[in-house]
Order: sequence, then C-alpha cells, then structure tokens
Amino acid sequence: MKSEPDEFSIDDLAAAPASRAPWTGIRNYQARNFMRDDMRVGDQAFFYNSSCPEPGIVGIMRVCRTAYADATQFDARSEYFDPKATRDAPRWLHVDVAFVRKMRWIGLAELRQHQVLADMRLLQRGNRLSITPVSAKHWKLILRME
DNA sequence: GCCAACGTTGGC
DNA sequence: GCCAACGTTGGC
Repeated sequence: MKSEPDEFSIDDLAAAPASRAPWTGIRNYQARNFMRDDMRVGDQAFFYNSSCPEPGIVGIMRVCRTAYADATQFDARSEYFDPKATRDAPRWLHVDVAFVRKMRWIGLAELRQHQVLADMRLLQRGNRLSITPVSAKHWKLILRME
C-alpha cells in the first residue's frame, strides 16, 4: 500500500490513536476493489513510500477493519470529495490499518534486482495502482531482504 | 519538469 | 460501445 510520506508516513501511523488509521483517499476502482474484496482483518501489508526522493518499502502494517465507506467522499471541503457519491450509494471504501513495525528502507532499485520479484505487481511497468496484491512468495523474500 | 502509462470522461 | 481528449500517477 503506497503513501506519500509527506501526506501520511509510517511514523504518522505509529503515532495515531492505538496506532490505527483509516486508509482514506483511494479514488481508483481497482485499488478500492482490492480492499473490498481481498483484504481481511489480520492480513498484512507493506507500507510503501511513493512520490518522494527515496521510494520504497519502509514497514509493515495489518488490516484491522474490513472495507467501509470513506467519509471524505461526502465532505465538500475535502480534497477527496466526490459529488457523485451518496450516503446510500458510497463509491469509495477503505480498510483500517494498524502499525506493526518499521523495516529498514528497501528501495525500488533494490527490489528490482531480485528475479523473484520480477512479476510483483508493484514493480510492473506502468503500474500506478496505490494498492496491489503481494504473493506469499514475494512477501517472504522481501522479509528475508531485511 | 518530463513523460510513459493508464484511467476517466463524454460526444457521437 | 468506440475512442479522442484529458487528467493522474509516480519514477526519474
């Protein structure tokens, strides 16, 4: 799961009440569907820093609530406001995540050095999705890279 | 700031 | 349903 660290960092997550936070602001249907359909309480995810000088994985978090309506879509003052969303038919959902731990920074270039990760969705050419699945194989390898 | 890649919009 | 135009993402 990608975040721009200037917007929301892993330290922000760790410092949040109970070290939990809603993953707000996802406005892409595929990313939304991954949260809605594939993420369950207890699932783990890498925290990935994007759009920053040193993009890469910086830690691990855990899903602590399944997908529900993103409140920012209803807030006209929010940058994530969606005039087409209604309370009865929300368009945008998110899970809640909990801080697990920080990892050493594993940058994009280092990730790309591993043959095993060549088919990881995050690293695919042209991938812009901010949420992508991680296979067990990829998860284990990245843990071993620490 | 550039630009490749991809998603969304809206006219037809 | 097609597709051109436009917007966004995100590494570099």
